[in-house]
Amino acid sequence: MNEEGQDARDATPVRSRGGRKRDPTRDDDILDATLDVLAEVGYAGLTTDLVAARAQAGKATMYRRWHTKDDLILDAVRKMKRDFTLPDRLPDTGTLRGDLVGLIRDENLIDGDRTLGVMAAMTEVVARHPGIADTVHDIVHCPWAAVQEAVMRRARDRGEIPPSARVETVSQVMASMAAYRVMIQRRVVDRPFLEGLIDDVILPALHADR
Amino acid sequence: MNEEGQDARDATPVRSRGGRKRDPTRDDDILDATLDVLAEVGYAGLTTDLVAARAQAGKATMYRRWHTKDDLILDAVRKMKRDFTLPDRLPDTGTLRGDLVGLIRDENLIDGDRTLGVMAAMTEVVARHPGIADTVHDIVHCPWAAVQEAVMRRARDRGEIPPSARVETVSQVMASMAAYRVMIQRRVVDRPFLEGLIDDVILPALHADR
DNA sequence: CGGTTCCGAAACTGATAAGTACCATATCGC
DNA sequence: GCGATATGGTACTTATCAGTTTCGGAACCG
Repeated sequence: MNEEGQDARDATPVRSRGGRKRDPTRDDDILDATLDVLAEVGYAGLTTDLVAARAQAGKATMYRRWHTKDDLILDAVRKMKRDFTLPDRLPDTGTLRGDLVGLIRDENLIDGDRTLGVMAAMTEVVARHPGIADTVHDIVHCPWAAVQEAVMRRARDRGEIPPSARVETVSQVMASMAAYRVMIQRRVVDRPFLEGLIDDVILPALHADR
Repeated sequence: MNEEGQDARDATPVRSRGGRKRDPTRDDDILDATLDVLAEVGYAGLTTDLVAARAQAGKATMYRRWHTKDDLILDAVRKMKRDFTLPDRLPDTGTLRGDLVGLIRDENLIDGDRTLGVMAAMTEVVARHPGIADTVHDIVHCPWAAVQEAVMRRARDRGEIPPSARVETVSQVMASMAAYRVMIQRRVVDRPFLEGLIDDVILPALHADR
């Protein structure tokens, strides 16, 4: 697991004396521009000049905050991750299906051009930097599998599904297939797809009595 | 679907007259070297000099056959695809589990450093060239899902699984989760993993009576 | 004010790598 | 043999781009 909220952005360094203050709003502008460019031309196509132009920022302004291009991109990915929030509290509808459907929130669907593009670019990042793969896996995949496993385990405890259900394995299905769908198939991850997964694969697999 | 056997390799051009013949064995040597380099340093790290050195070939020899670096790489990927063969005939063991397990062949496991590396590099290629994603999907994913769907459908016809089983959806599970596992999680796709998938997800999902 | 640090913009530097040109040599058809 | 085209090797050209520097100006602090 990865520490929450860490980023590669330089904290304002040792201020010997006064001087113009760093404009904190430029940080977000630059990160947003980075995500835009990432979605449009991908990781390989992204250049610092492109980002600077998009953000109407000087490159010095960027390099004052992030020492390398990769620092910038990783921070941008972390920023985007904050939009993919998990529910602060697990849904508790009384039925497993209700809980699983309740986990799907509009913010987490991947059906816009930009989100789709950024996710595709993330595939490149992951492929290029194996170390990053772990981070992305930790911040995107693991939490999802974890909450699903939680609601499944609860359903097993209250007897809704048999004790033989392989919760540990089945809880990986949705995150895996959603990732595959967006990264390789490049198709949207919308409500019908996810609910179809729940009804046609996950619930039948868990309900099977062996 | 993609036409079988097409490649970007230049056919020997208009032979006005005699001259030394092109050595066809260099084609495979160079493609093999390309896959080696791809597995070791990935798509972004691959340079034509690296490939030439590995193949003990001159760059002119390479560029005489492939006009661009991407042509070469795409051809190498196509060559590798030929190793991932499907069984020429569907297994028919009498049980669904037997058939599914019978589809797993040693050549299709992804548990070597080289295969793992090439698959990771393919992720980069796919991310960079969306058009290629379709090709990879067509030649790798679709055939697998298709043969699985075939054996599942047969099991449904003979009453081994209920008619309500969502064969179309479940047949995608194995290919998706295997691809996700190797590309994102970078873990081996070996027999225990695939059989676990069959026993813990696929068969329970298909056997569930609804 | 004045020193300091910021800002956007643009020019510059240095490294990397695709693709080409050329070499000496080898092998083909005639 | 002879011309044509192949081979591995190397040097070259050219473009791109990360990262640095410079510049005119703006904002902060005392």
